[in-house]
Amino acid sequence: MKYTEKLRNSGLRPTKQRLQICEVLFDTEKTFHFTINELSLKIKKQIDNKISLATIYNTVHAFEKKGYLKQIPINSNETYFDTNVCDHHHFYDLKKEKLIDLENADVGPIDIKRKIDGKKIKSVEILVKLED
Amino acid sequence: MKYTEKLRNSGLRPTKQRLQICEVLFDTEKTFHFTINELSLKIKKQIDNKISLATIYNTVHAFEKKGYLKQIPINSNETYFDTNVCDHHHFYDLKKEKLIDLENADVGPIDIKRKIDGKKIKSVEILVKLED
DNA sequence: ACACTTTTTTAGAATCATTATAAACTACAT
DNA sequence: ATGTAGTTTATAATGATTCTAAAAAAGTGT
Repeated sequence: MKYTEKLRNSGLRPTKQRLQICEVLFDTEKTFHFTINELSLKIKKQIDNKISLATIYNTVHAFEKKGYLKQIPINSNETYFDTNVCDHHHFYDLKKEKLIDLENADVGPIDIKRKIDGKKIKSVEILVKLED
Repeated sequence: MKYTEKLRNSGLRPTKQRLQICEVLFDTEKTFHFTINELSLKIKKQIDNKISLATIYNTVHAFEKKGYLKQIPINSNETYFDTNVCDHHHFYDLKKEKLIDLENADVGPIDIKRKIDGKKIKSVEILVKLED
């Protein structure tokens, strides 16, 4: 199996459910954004057996911790995740409530001049809100 | 009263509760970040009478709609607000779960090269996550 | 001041995403 | 094959937020 090694190397047992969730998340042409609810529906469509909601939550969080998924900082009652874990930014269409990827080339270099003692920058994320 | 006019001009009746919440939010040396829960505690400390939680929610949302408060896009189970409504960005200390303002001078100019047809940019917000 | 309309406040209930629980199940090392 | 540590699962619990509908307050005209 394609993802068995990847999971084992991360200290995650390659269970049937995790491998199936890997397929739904990573066997795609393009990366995509999702909420747990959306992912849950996608899984129902693509997989015969049922995977419980708790497992989907657990798995998504495990993958996020391992760096296979990223949370997108946005104010919404649902948490958004991204299968694109490269450094990149987002448009957020306020009307449609839709996220759009910004390629790195779409954003000029970002210069954070201030430093905080004893802390280092883990990530820099830009959210560009769009209106009509 | 200091805030009576401001409220009336926004089409909000200057009720006792709203005026008191204005005092807590805006009668301060510095701007600050808060969750509804934190604000609720702050109000309890500073004000004699009780203001119901529903009113705090209503008022904060009304103020946000009028542009007197800003929501901070961040992944948290609680929504964060900012009394600093000038364009600016944030550090987020992952360990302490604390937001820190970045002055505009702390960040070099941001160049968003991509355009989306029929949409205009409403805001550009940067979240810089900090780790140890 | 009074009557009337509209807005606001309020306590409590409802909602809904997420997390916790604890029992059944599975992967994997020995 | 057996043991054990890690997983899955259905369900319950949690907790932030929103809804509801009745009471209170604000605004308006008289």
